[in-house]
Amino acid sequence: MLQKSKEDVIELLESIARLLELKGENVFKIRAYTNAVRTLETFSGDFNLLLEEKRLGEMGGIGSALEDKITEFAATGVLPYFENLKAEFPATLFDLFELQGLGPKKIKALWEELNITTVEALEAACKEGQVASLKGFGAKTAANILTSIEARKQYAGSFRFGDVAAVAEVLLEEIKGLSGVLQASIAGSYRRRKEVVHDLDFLVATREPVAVAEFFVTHSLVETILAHGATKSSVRLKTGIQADLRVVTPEQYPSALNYFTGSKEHNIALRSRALARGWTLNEYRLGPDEKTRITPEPIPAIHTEADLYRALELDYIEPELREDRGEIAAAAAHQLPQLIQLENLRGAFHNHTTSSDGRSTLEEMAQAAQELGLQYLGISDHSVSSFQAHGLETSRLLEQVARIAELNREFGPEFRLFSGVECDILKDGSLDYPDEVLAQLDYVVASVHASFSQPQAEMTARLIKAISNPHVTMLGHMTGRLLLSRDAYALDIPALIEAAAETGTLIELNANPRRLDMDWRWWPMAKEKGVRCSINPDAHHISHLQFLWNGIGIARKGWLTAADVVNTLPLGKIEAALGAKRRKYLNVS
DNA sequence: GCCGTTTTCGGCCCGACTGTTTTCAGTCG
Repeated sequence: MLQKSKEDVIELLESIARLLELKGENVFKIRAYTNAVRTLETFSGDFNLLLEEKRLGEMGGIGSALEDKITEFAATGVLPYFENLKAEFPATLFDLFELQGLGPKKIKALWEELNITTVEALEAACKEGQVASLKGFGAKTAANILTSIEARKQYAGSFRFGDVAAVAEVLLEEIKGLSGVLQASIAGSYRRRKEVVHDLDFLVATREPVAVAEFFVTHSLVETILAHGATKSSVRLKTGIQADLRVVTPEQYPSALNYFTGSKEHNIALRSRALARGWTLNEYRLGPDEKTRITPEPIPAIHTEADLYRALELDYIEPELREDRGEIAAAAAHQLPQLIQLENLRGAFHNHTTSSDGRSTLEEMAQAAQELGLQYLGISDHSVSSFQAHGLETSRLLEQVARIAELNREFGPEFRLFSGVECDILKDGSLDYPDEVLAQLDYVVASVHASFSQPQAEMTARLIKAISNPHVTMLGHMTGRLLLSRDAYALDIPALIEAAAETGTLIELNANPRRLDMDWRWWPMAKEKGVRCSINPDAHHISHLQFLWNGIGIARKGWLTAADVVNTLPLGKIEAALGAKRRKYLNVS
């Protein structure tokens, strides 16, 4: 029986890497630890089995030394090498890494020369002038550290994609409108559609770099200028997020766009492919590698990102997939999925009205859905136990069913409302209405809204019991997380995916920008098991139907195609999909 | 610490910006 999980091992290796940085160890030794973390993160098989069969060393990036350390740690729960390393440094020293501009060398100097171990002590030392007089530091450095400390207090440094998208797109459009701007994009994790971003990376192709940079740093959305150079400028926007501008020539743009979109791991993999062909790839060009010891292949002309991938004998890889999670191998084998697009969606199922805690009426929601071009909308107000959200007692629920039937007679064949409910999964896994009530609905979304703190085994059993009910069409916001504010509850997600596959239950991709749950990292596993997805806005207002756009980005990150997502089905076919589980278990038509 | 189609030693992705220097170290992405 293992004492430690894969996640524990990853945390251990990350801690060791940081400690080695502080120690001033060989950077490549440090990189070996972070590479091993990467390998483990992307490994989706049985970690316990891997250890038992002593096959850890077969994975790329894990050699005999790391295999020994991981095996010892997992088996005994403790690694003396790590404990000794940790004892060399005060624990609070790690907080200093969160400050912009401080790395291992400076932190080490602050600790050894001034005995600074906390952010508070550092702030005091900066103000008293001790930091400025340190060798290698100066007045400017001390001032910058104080600025970083302020920024850390004010902004946690993380932003939900949905919270920054509007400002980001406005700024991008203005930059695109400047004379002399030939191409412009927001690269980085924003382009990869990560659920949380730390900065915005604007990239511009132009022959007039000075004017573009000047426009950028003096924009009215800018709070402070952090850097202003010939090709790179950095600002903090008034919303708190840092925005970087890189200016390149049109010739450099494809390589730069690719480079700054990342992810870093994806880039390293591409660079290796270039090196293997006798080329070097950087943010400016694909060029000959001066140090190569092989005969370089001729270098094709690069006009677009797609050209770049083609040169490396890869199919074009969509930005959302560039996370080094198998996309390179799939592109080499021509096996990348045709990712779902917003236009593929025909309807959505998790939506609230003023009957429970929504702010738009049933009629308003129906009208908004039609204006968006959707063919159907599912209404799923809260169930009776969600008292705080005015959950519907059976009588009010059945009144809504009747009203929806009435509206459907008015709509004609082009549009339809479906009657559903967001049914609370109670503490013991039972549902909030008896089966004979659920049977009168077109579909049921089952979700957890209370008792979040159950132990993992209990919570997992609770959810599996709920989705085993034949009337439960889909599982809503599986983990209950709220990005940047509430952690997911303890849950064995692979077990849930397995149970959803067995019972024929859909899993929701909740597209509310605060949720984006189930997380994109799990969708490839769900897809492999044959679980289908429903992308739902969890709308509480007509404007929230726009959240579907967020959901599409996450679905694409999860490698999902239109066929994997049930609400791409048109009217006439979606009805059968909603009823499939009941037909399987209840023998009803 | 990892890795190997000239290697079991000697590489490991690499360029920009800042600040402190007077030619470069540290940090960042």
